[in-house]
Amino acid sequence: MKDIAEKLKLSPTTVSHVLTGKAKRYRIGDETIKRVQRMAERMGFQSNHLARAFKAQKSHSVALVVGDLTNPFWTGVAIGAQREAEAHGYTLFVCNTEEALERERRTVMMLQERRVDGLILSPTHLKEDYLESLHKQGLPFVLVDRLLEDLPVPFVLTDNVAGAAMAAEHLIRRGHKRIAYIGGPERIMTFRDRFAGFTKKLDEHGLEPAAVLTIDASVDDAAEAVKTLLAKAPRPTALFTGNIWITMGALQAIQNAGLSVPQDIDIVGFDDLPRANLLRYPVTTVAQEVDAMGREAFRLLLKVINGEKVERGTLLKPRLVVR
Amino acid sequence: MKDIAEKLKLSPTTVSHVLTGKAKRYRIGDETIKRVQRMAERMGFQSNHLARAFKAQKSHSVALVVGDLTNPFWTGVAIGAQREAEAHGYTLFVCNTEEALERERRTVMMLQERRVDGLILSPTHLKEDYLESLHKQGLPFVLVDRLLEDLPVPFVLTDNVAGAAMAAEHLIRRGHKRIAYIGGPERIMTFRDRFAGFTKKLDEHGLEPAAVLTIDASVDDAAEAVKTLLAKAPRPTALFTGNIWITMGALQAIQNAGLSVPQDIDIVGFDDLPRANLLRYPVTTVAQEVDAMGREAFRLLLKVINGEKVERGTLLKPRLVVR
DNA sequence: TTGTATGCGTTATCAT
DNA sequence: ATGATAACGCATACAA
Repeated sequence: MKDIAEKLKLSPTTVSHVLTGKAKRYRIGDETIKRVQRMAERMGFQSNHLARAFKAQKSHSVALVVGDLTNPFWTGVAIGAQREAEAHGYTLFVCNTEEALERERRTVMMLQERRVDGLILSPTHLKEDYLESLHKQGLPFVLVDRLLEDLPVPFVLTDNVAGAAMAAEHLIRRGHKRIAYIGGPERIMTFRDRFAGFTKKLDEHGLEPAAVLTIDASVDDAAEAVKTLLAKAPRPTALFTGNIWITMGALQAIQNAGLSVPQDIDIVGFDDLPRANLLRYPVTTVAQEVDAMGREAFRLLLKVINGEKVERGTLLKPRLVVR
Repeated sequence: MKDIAEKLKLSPTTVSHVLTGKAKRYRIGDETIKRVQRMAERMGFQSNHLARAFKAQKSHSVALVVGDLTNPFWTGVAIGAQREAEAHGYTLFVCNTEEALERERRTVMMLQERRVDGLILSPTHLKEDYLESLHKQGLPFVLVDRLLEDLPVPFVLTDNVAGAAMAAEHLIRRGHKRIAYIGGPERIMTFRDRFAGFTKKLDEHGLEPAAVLTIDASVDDAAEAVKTLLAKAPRPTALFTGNIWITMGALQAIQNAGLSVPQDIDIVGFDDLPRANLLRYPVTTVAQEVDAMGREAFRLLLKVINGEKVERGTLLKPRLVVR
């Protein structure tokens, strides 16, 4: 701006007025406006966002911090959030923590240092001191997919209890009595809720889970667990798997055991599988509205940033995809 | 810093000296150092990265701009780049352009405004004026997976010609004579190279492609194209598909036509398929080293940023995964 | 209609 | 061993 001002023998202020679109407000002459604009164009002026953000104490950027970018669920959420952010003139930075608490903490700190205007988080743990302090410090943030205990932070999540109940009901309707549950760690809210919804529905029908396996939500761990499960007698006739990786691991184990879906064993998994119809077996899933989740999360965050009143959170409805 | 200084009746300068770890250099007293550190701790001081970057004209952040975050190839590259960036104290921002030129341009501009220190790009088009100007302006950037025509920018890419040749050779060895090629737009370098490698290998064996289909690299377009292809007589006995989406679309079409792999038709696809063994059909693929690609891209970029001499680029070897 | 002065938080340079 | 000052690029209150 200084350079432009010098060339044009104007003050940087005038140039600023023009280039920030406040020319009219300051009654800058039409001629001056044009000259400034042309010169800015000619010199390839690019406003320094850093300086601007620094001055305004506002960076017009927010970040989405997720645990696993290789999970289609999260890439879906990321894309939804990004679209919404873009539509509101914000930039969304996507950060991957690989589900490690320490990395999550570091990432959030780093983002705070960078003075992002807000965060969309999916915390690894139910209760985290550093998040409490974040909240106290007043950094705007919202949660996706997972809640925090005892911390009134706006959230967007799928009704996991209902989703799991739908899954259970589907299996029960198909006549299954021995249904096993394989889910992730209890410290993660989604798994808690899915387990709760599952058992509740079984209970309504006077059934007990044929087995309850709580494992790390990785494909390999799931495959291992299900392998053991399949060897037991009597073998469960159906599985409910708690997330996409567990579903995949289970399919792997079933396939390795030379069994078949749904003849030998039936399976319903939480999270939809991309291109599920290319899989060897038909897998019914509980699908989440990923795009809507991302968009809604950003919308909530924007409200928090602008200091508007925000509803406590949004619950999205899951959808059973029967295959 | 000012607040800390006031509380301690010191100057901001001294506080800065301590908090940036330059205390020794400036011979700050041990007592003072401790007092400053304790106060910083107590007041929850967080250095303002924005101000710092502003002052230093260096943001210690870089961005990766890719077209399709739903593609496992790109998430793999992103994670590799992110790890390497983190290891060097940099932050990587991941930006998704959904393969739209206009969005790509906007994104890059935005990042430039934000004064990121460098970019890792995968341009939609072979030749782009705005990238030329970017280059002239001296913004450090490197390319992944795709090159630019006539612009000497460091790159990392898989040897696509060799990869495609491996695929063709594999099919030829299995006795196929009528092999069709289905690839993406010629304006994208990867597809050009893959086509070149494919035809070259066929040529060596005195064969001609049974068909050459150039389509949008989407699952649906591929399925449509392959559907038509399968209806032709004589039907090709094998397919070489140019990327992951095309492979998936082809599988879709094959399945819909009631055909089977490899009995009715054989297929080798570029890009590995995640959890390929869960698919209905065994699909041999040409796998790329995604993690290495991301890491190497960041390493190259860092060299450019630091003004070191940089090799012209890195060519990674593809790997045939026979299934 | 345009210009002057000031400050945002940090750090390098030079004093003291 | 510590402090004063200036500067980074921009936006704004206020002056002219």
